[in-house]
Amino acid sequence: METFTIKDIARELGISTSTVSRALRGSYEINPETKRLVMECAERLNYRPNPIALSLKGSASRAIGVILPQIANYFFSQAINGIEAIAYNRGYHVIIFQSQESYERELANVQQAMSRKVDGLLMSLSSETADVAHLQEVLDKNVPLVLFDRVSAELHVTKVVADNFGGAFAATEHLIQSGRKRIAHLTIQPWLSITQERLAGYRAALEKYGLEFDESLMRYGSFGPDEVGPMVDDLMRLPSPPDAFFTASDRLAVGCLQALRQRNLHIPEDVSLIGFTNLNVADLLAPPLSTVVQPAQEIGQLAAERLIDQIERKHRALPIETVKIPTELIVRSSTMTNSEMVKL
Amino acid sequence: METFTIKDIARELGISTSTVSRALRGSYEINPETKRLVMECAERLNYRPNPIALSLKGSASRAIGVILPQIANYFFSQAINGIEAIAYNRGYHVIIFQSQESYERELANVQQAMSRKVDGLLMSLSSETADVAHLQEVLDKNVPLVLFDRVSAELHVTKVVADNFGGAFAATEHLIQSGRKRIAHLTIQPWLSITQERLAGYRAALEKYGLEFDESLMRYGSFGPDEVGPMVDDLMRLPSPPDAFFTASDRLAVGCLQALRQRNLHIPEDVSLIGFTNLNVADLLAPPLSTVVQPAQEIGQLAAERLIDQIERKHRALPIETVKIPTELIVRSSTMTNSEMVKL
DNA sequence: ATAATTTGCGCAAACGATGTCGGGAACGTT
DNA sequence: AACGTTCCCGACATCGTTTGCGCAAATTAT
Repeated sequence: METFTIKDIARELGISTSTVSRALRGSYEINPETKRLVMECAERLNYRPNPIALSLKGSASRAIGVILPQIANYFFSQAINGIEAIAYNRGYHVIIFQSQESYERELANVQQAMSRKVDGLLMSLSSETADVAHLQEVLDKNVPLVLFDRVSAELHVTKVVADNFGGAFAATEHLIQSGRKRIAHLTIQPWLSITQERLAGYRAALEKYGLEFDESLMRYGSFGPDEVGPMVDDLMRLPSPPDAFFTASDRLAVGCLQALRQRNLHIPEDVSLIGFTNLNVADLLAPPLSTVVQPAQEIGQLAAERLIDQIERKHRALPIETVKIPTELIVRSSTMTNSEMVKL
Repeated sequence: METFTIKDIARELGISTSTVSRALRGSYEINPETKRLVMECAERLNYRPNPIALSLKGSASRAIGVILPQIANYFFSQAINGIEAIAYNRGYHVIIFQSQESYERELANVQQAMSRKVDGLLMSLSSETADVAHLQEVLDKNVPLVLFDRVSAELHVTKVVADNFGGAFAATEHLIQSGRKRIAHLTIQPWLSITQERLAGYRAALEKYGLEFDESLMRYGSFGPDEVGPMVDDLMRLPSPPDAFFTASDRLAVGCLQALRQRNLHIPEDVSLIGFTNLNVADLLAPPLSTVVQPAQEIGQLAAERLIDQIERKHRALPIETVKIPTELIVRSSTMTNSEMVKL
């Protein structure tokens, strides 16, 4: 089935394209009979308006752009699912871009999205992104923008994030309550909002229980698969080595687990391990991994909803706000105490 | 920075838009000096051609569409990475659509992609897709199409697939050689090419070792998270229950592992388990999972390369072929023999 | 010196749809 | 009968870009 245009309908019915156009949308000044004819003909020809032409004219493209660090990441792929679900049943299409954690690519992605005339933009910042001028430009062009997960404090926009402070606090508190005293914190780039919030939660829990914050137990970075091992070695060589690891991301949790196992460090006998992760196989790992779960799908859904609300009610500005979603601490074997282990 | 058009350059230089257009794409009939001026001006204004307008004109959009069942799947998200990598450094953008395993949505995705004037389409079929007329239409419109992983025999197009037969054969042979005789095969929808090929590999291995193919050990379907358990129960109640499970997908492998553990069936003492999976934590599971690995990223890369080759050399048709990529059998604890277990 | 060719560039149409403007027909009003 | 309204609808410009055609000036050939 070929693709018909408004012209085909016009020719078929012997009327002008303008009439067809108006009949098809704003019904205001068109003879009902004519309208019926047009509708019927459009139906018959299976007419679909050309989104490209619509975009050129500057009207809504009914597409939203999603720019995030990478898809091959449990958290983000689940978030995309949430976004897609909402977008789909509100009649929007989703165009996904990966920044691959590169500022340069993020920039290119934003430009692409803008020139493809998306109606709005949903973003989670790349880890390289320190400057957000490119996003300010988006706002200046009056294109709705919603940030999720990796957000920037410098932008006055709606944000949807997990309760990172609360999650980190709960995880750290749990470790402390299970008898750990030297808790290493492996985390990502220090300038990211989520990093700072999680660090704050970690420190707050330490403080609550009168434990000193020890800088030497912290490690920041974007760890590749082979970098976690050396870091663990480094930490374990400390005069007073850690008895627990709290990691701030999916990849770190898995990398850390792997590194600890390779080094014959037993979990949780030698060290505890807990991570922020959305890994759906966390309970099938050896040992089952305690985690702080962020509801990724829900975050995606909420972000998409806010964005589309903004798109559709562009006139009266919707309130800017930061939506914080609770995280959930799930305790599994990787953070058991030795006495708990014995009972098994 | 606002967005400038070819007109702005024309006005700036006091020449016509045609000249600017031709200068920009290096047409022969333009004064080198003028060309230089235009180039310089475009550079200065940070001119970017409007992809929408280009698409409207029918020329290349330098975007390729990717339609696949779902992103939140280890195999597909890795494949996307491969696709993106190639596309990016050949100057193409990738627009991703998820069919969510629904034929209807796949159809809508194809239409969307076409109306967004992608230069080519990369697809892996939804599990509901039995009829491929919508793809034949794509071909009829002369839009390059490359299928990967889930392909259809009815379409005469380039396909990139893993060696499903070989992988299934190797997995089954390995199970047999480790002493298993009643090998259950849990697989996906029967009409998919990959299902058939894997089944064929499984049967071939059985035959080679003189084992009878037993229909009652087979299970087809799209198993939700809670459906694998009952199926396992069902199988284990057989008069002669399976002593090994060979699963055909990521999700099935994990679901099966979970179900077996919940039922206190020990792996590999009670039953062996091996799966087709791209799970990158397979060796961290309990027990470490033997798998047939399909090089997902490589599949994505090859598919993207073939597609872009086709796009760029549209005139002389490139040969249609099916690229088969070897799979790799990785043996871990989940398929050990009891004697091997003892040695540990 | 004149004719023929080449060179460099502009005009206008086209892609598909929308929207502004204005005009013809049919009606009602004095 | 002349005018004002209303109702429908078409011509045309527009979005940003490419492209066929044509035209003037510059160059070459005769």
